[in-house]
Amino acid sequence: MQPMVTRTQQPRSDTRTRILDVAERLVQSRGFNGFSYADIAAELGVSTASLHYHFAGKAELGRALIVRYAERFNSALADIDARLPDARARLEAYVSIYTDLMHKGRFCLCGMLAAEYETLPPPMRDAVVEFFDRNEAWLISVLELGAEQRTMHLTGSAENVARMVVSGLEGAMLVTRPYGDPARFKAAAAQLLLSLLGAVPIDSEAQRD
Amino acid sequence: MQPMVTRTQQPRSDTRTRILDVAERLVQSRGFNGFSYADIAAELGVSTASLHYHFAGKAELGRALIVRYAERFNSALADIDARLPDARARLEAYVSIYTDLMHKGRFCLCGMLAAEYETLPPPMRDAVVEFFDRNEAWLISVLELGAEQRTMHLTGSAENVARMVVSGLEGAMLVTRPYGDPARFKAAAAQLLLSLLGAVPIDSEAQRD
DNA sequence: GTCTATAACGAGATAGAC
DNA sequence: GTCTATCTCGTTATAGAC
Repeated sequence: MQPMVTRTQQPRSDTRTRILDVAERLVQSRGFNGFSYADIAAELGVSTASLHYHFAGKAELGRALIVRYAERFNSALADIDARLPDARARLEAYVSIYTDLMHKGRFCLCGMLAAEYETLPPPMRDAVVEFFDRNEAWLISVLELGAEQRTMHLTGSAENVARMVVSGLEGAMLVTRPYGDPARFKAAAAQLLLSLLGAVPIDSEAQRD
Repeated sequence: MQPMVTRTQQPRSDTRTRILDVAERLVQSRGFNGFSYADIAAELGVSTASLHYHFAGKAELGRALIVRYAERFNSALADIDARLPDARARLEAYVSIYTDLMHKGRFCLCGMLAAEYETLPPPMRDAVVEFFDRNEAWLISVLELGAEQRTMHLTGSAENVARMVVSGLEGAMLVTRPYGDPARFKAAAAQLLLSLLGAVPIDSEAQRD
């Protein structure tokens, strides 16, 4: 109910946003069933009742988490498309999204939720599937572009390779967790791209730097 | 403290075994943080106090689950080695272990626990790492054999390819869950082997049947 | 070995004051 | 918006009878 402002949206780093930030990190590291409202409240120095004001229940909070995460992810993909014309560069940028997560000791939010899928409140389930569908669709477009540009040598249909990219990255993150070593993930990601796409062509070395 | 018996071990399907069976299925489908002693007790028609007689606490039960699972897994691997001399056949048999799980609507026990790793009681953690180490070691031996037999064309070091096999399969299981479609997993597994190992050589078609 | 009873705690959630 | 207080329920665990 504030007077009209020219600002587009989002009232900056308000409580709601800080709740989402903490909750996101907790889901990524401990899973949706591995944290409680009390954990968030303690970290923010507020009461759990206050959390219920912003999010009616844990299910609503969970759904909001996925929606925001997917929005950011999609923005990142759009940004990649805008910045990088080369399909291989796009794919490498995609992989680095995951690499960055690993370095923060986190896990893909939706990868974690996929593991817990059976126990998720219904409102959260659809949002998880949507996330993976979107990832797959984007990857297919990149792979098809790469095949067209002749910088990628797909070892199967774009759809199958796309799914394998997602599976390989999510799986590498999963298996890397117990070892706590991001280098392990990076090696796995490199092996994945090498296997699925073939070696980079000699004449495409013409890159910046 | 029973009198000596000539039976090797294991007193058949006793209560302890039935507890493990139910708990295993629950962890695979709902995660270690997604079920309680009450769930097991209800399904077996016993009290939770009875469960505590067999397993002091949830942590001990969890550890016993992994140990038994790993034993079975290792037995299956030894069985594969004994039955199949061909490296590629061994790898296909390995993949079918995972495929069978998917068809039962389950997940790799240790894959699930890897996701929940941060919240696992310490006694369980080492056992999870051990499981993955063993998988990797077995796969390396198979891949090296395949390279020797010239039926596999590795796209990287045996170690990297082995890790990618584990990651790819675990990840494919993970991403398949929300879709509830085992066919999706099978396609992913086929794509993975094709990419990592290259097409099967013409002259190795000489197989039984 | 299994039970009933209960303790002790933590979870999600709500009412109502401020 | 945030608080305190409280409720209800589920979870792990234990004591002690049978």
